[in-house]
Amino acid sequence: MQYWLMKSEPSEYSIDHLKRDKVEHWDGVRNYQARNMMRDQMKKGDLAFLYHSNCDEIGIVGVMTVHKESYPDHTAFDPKDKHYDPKSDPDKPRWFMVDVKYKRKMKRVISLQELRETKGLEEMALVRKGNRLSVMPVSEDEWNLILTME
DNA sequence: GCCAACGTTGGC
DNA sequence: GCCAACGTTGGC
Repeated sequence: MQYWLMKSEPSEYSIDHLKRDKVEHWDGVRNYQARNMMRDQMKKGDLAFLYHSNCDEIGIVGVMTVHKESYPDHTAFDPKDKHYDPKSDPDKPRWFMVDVKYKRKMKRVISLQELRETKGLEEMALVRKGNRLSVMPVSEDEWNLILTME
């Protein structure tokens, strides 16, 4: 069982969208490191925080589960899609996605600032300088610590 | 294989 | 809107 953190811009897809949809495919990841983690390491039943980036209330907003393990991201094949990638061939897909399922909203937003200031989270990729990964692992200790901050 | 130019992410 | 910090691309 592993733990993750996945970013989304709430104007694109927020925790409330996921609450409404229950299950959604996590398309649009176009970064190799993030792809590798989704494709190779994410297992059904893993837990993930949803993080809102690029918005007024930046931080962790909810918990979701990995509902379906990785499969090709079909949005890469669609020329009309925002995340179209002509180099991804349906016979040899370059990009992958998982399905995530809504679990719950946090009782409150755990802000990036708090995460930065909390002892024990210094090693998290999220708070390290220059980090731009949209999918990243969270250790069990970090996961449990963050849950106590609610 | 190097590296400059360019594009993107994401906090502020 | 700005810009630092990356990642990617492509000429050489």
